[in-house]
Amino acid sequence: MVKKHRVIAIVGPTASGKTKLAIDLAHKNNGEIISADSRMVYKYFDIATAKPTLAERDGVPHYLIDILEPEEDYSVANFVDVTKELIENISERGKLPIIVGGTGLYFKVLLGNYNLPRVAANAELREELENLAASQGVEKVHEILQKLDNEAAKRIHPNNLVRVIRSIEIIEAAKKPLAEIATKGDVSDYDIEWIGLNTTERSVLYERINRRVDEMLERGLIDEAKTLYEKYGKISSLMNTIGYQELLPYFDNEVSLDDAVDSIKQNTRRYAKRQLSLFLANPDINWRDL
RNA sequence: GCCGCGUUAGCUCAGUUGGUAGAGCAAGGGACUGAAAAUCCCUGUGUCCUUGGUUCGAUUCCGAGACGCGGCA
Repeated sequence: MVKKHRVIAIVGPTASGKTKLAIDLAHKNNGEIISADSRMVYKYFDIATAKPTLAERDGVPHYLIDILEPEEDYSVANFVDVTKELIENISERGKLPIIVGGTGLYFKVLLGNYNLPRVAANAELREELENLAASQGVEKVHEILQKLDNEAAKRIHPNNLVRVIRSIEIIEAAKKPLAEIATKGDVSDYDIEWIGLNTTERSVLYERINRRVDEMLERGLIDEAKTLYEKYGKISSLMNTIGYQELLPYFDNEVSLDDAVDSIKQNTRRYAKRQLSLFLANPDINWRDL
């Protein structure tokens, strides 16, 4: 039996101080950092994602930051594949892998010992199914999933079109039901130390979030967003990133800057709430108060 | 000062021919094994401005007052 690699996993809602804690722990434990964040993977998404600067990284190697162009697709399976190799590699060099980030799904799939093959996005299929939903209703699309994989269909609400479509996409590509494509082992491949950051008072976190958005604006969030919008237009990575998605209507003169900033703060608060809902369901996490 | 309109949920407002009220948004809770900063599900929230009167009963009708908005002086 092979000895399991030890890893530290740092999770928590946005603006809880994960980045700083990770760098501290890396210094103390001879560690290297793997980012588990679905937005920091993109080049140029710097201020909005609160990506640590080179100075902030303070000599600690960081992986899975700036690995994609904004138009490129990414998914959990990509993250898991690459991260498994990184953990292997870092451990072999006698260093400690520290995984940090806010994307709960990435932690769950990587450390929960799921095994999923990569299935790329299928733009034509997505468009076709979206059109079907628009013309004949979301139930029609859900029925397609039922015929392909009734078990999977039971778990997904018909209104949850994004997940219904992605499931169909995967099943069609693999020609098998989801349960056969994505398997789960009983025990994790890793010896994991879970650390969670949270506040007992929700309002404390919200104040941190509001303050951080103001700091982003001071650091040039608007210019960053404008440059990206002018260069790429309404691509999905921009439309699906808090901090950019709210500013695009401002650039199009549809909302005032004040309103756009308010919704950045509001969406960030709601995002933190969703993150917490997933992380709090994990009994292995040792929580620390900020 | 006079005339008119308004005051109901955190906000914007609807409503009760008199029987203590409901939408949207906000907020809270939750799901999540494949787009996850995405997506989806569930749930409330009340001195109906105050005070007298009429009434079995007033947030609703009548009087007075307060506050806000507009017009005239």
